[in-house]
Amino acid sequence: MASIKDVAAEAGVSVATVSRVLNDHPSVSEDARTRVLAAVEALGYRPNAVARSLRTDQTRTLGLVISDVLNPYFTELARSVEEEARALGYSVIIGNADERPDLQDHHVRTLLDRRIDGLLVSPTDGGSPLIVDAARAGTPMVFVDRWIPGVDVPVVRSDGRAAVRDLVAHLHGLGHRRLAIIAGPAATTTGSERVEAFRAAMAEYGLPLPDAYIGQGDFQAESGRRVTEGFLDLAEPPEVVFAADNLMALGALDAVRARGLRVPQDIALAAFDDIRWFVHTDPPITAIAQPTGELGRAAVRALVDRIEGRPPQSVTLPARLVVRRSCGEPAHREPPAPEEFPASVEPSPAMNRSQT
Amino acid sequence: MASIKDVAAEAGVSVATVSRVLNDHPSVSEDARTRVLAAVEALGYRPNAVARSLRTDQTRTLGLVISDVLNPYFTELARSVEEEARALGYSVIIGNADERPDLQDHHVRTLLDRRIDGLLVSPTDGGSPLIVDAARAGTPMVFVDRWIPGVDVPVVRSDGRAAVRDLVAHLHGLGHRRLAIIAGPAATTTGSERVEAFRAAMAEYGLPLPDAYIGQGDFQAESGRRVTEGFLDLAEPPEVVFAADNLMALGALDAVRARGLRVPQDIALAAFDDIRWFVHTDPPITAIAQPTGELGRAAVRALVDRIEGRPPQSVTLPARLVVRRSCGEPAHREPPAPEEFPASVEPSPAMNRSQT
DNA sequence: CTGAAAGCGCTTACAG
DNA sequence: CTGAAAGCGCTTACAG
Repeated sequence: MASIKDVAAEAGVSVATVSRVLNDHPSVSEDARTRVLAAVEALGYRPNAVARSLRTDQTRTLGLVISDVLNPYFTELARSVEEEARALGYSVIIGNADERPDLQDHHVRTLLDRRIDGLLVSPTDGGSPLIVDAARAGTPMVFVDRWIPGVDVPVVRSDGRAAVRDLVAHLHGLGHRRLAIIAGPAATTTGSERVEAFRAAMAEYGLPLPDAYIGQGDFQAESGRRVTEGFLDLAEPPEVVFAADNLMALGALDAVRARGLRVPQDIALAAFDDIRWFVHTDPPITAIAQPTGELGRAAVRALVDRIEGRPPQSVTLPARLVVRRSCGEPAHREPPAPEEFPASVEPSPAMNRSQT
Repeated sequence: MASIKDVAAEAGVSVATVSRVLNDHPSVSEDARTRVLAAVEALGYRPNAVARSLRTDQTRTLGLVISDVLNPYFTELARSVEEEARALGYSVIIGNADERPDLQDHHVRTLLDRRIDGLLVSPTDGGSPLIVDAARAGTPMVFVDRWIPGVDVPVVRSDGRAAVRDLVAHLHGLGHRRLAIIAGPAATTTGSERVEAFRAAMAEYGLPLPDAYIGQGDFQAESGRRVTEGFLDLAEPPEVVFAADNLMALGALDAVRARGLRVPQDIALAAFDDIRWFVHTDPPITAIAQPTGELGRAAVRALVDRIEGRPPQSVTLPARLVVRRSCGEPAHREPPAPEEFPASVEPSPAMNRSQT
């Protein structure tokens, strides 16, 4: 592959001049510029980004470590992150932790070794020392969706409390009293926050939340299935199962179906995180939708601000309830989806108490 | 951040010795090794991968350019690629083309600039000159899923012909005669192959395939919706719509639902590519499943073979039909999913003519 | 076994 | 405006 030396030779100038032309340095004669550009063209020259990075100490690359690429929520997040990063002149390298702290650390380490300019992370657990150390050591970092408390790192996330309260109100209004939740790992912020929001809302409506109705999942489908089976085996099974993410809702659906039961007649179902397929499942699933695309973009902006020396900002965006039929609501026509939300459904106005 | 010089100073040896210890070079005294390792530990030293790459001319990184990350098929492919690459000591950088040739080229260029060791690509179109040139110039490359004809690059893909024939047999057996297809872009191999396989199977069963029953989609949901609306507007609408990928099937479902029609009573639906949610849609959707994970792994193995100087091999794996209820088949119990396939359904034995 | 030195492909003060 | 030179952080023949 042609190097800058080859271009210099071809153009009859020094490598310094070639470099200047390539970097749009003002002090280059028109003549030199033309010859360099011609040489670049002739040789099909492309600057070696590795060499440039070594010299400039910047890679124009962001690392994104997410907990599970197969989760459509994170896939969409990753996509919006890449989009915004590209718009700002950065590439992104994605590391998929698969909800495993060891894999997460592997990716963080690899990314750090590659000297990425900044790191976007949605931690699988509550306190990877590697991540905490990197942040303390000055690696530009921003948490998205999930975060680690006690570290001075901006957080870009969505607040689901109002939406969870709306959900409980909706369920209560439909006459449901025994509500259960499939929680995410307590070590993750989203895992514990969603249970807490649910517990608070239940209390508000004077509904009990016995321990037996709090199942411990890990955000993966299989755990949703297992926990749901446990619920169904109870002497007094819940009337509603609320899954703290869409994959556990999938598992719950599997479990309900395996027993030959029906949603919502036999048991109602709701999920945190909305996905396009929820409109076409049997029945369409009531869910809490996050402004995923906006979260990804805001996270990139915060990180790039930090990298480029501007003060980064934490951002919290509201999630909102999207009512469908899986809890017993009658079917209704749905308007087309606004771009931001994956599902093509609006909540009834009264339900949507979300605000910034 | 500590550099190799700092480690050398701390350990009281030369940087050459530090490098040898780090690279497990045999000729290092036990004493030197211990001191270097202690220094590495003390300083929290991590080798700079950028510098190492510049020097060794290898990045231990693979590029993967896929047509659409939001398509669960590609998400799963990406995941298996990363997994196998990691097992072989490589990282992977994913570029999402979003079915846009210009974006695809952007990512290919960026990846090449970063001097990745090899490129895995599923081309959005039939002949990006950039990709063809890179292959000719000697960049180790392997095509996955889709490929560009006329270039000497190994192809790892799945052959859906037998499965498509099984599908047509299934539909014919259910009494359907007017079958339509939502095709992918003719410029992609999967786009044209699936139509051709469908056309051939239809001919085998003596069924006509009028032009009006071949809708042109682009593998995205919106095109599935649009084409399906066209079908429904026909004086004689088809009895079955076969979508050439899962996203267009989603769009088709949207269109059918918007008209207040039902699947399969009013119109039957089948899809190429199987996803987990197809088990829970209303109704469960008959689909053709690819061995996605195995494709990703085989592609990585082929690419790494090529990179490391071994002869790479093209691989073709069979897809298989998974019968559900969206075409009129009666419901039936389904066994749990084998790991390789996302959907938890086996085809009836008679249907599955796939072989290697 | 060990170190001095060259060199990977760039960028950027510095001097002219 | 231009070029010679230093240097980013490594690896690796070469000599000892």
